[in-house]
Amino acid sequence: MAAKQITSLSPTISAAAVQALAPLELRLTRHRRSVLAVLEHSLRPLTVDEVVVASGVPTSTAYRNLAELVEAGVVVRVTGVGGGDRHELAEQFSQNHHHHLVCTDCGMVTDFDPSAQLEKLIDREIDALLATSGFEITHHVFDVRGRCRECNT
Amino acid sequence: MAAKQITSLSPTISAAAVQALAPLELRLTRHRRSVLAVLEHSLRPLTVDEVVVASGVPTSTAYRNLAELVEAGVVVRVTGVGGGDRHELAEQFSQNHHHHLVCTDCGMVTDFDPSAQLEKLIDREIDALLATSGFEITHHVFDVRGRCRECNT
DNA sequence: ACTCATAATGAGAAGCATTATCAATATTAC
DNA sequence: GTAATATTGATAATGCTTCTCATTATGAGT
Repeated sequence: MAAKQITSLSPTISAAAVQALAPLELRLTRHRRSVLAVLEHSLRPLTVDEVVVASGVPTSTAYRNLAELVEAGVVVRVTGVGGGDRHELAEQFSQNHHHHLVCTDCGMVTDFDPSAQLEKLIDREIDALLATSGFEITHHVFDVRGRCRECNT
Repeated sequence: MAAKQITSLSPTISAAAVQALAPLELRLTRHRRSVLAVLEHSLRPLTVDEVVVASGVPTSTAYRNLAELVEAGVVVRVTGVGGGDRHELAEQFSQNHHHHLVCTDCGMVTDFDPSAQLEKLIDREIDALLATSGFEITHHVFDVRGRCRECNT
């Protein structure tokens, strides 16, 4: 009997995940595969509950797996607006740098692509911060917030 | 006996807060004053607990007042990294547009000023989004994340 | 294939930040 | 001063997240 898996995990991401999990002595199990598959095919960051529903993975396992995948750097947590944190594939795995459009009313998060010009300037700004702040900077977050079409009626 | 108030709320912010609270039929009470005073004098967004400790306002009242002040647009919630949301005066009241440097390890958030050039480009990017997304955009968030000096040892 | 060591699972318990409740108190308008 | 309304604050309730631990699955070595 074939596994009832609607979405499948791409071989590229699968291989990369195995590499990232190995140092932590974590395996790419069936559940972790399902979680990643769901995230791979989503156009926006998902809450834990959305992942649970879409993947069929039990809640406690989903929480644990998501935390481990974040630890391994395969997944990143996106802090939204209420209703719990959201998760998406890390950019190095999804191969697409983007930013978030957040509805402050319903909490919905959608992705959008930044302009190359903006990205270049952001990089320069970050270089300046590196020099002055003493921070070891890992990444940046550029979110645009407002009310989505539905909440705007 | 004088009130044991270490910090005081500036008349400007006080008047503006009264204006913002009025439409909601909320008054600028002693507690709400203390909360705002604490936020006014902070160099970074504060967690509810930090506000409670610094202001002496009871926890339940602090939660309620903070929510009301956010509703009134006097305070904004800054979603950080664990340890609960943080709060700071809305920019129109603090008169100083800034962004956040977030430590992903300890959750500490500090403010930094953006370059004028970056801001100009961000505004242009937002104009483009307005046209295509159907969102009513209210503001943007540009956070830089990494590990602070202390956590980096 | 068998066995052992270790990782993973999952249902429920526990933890903790936040929100709701509601009787008591303070404030404002008249 | 009195009535109407807003505010307070201790506590209960909620809900997301993490922890626990007995059970199950996996992989290595023989």
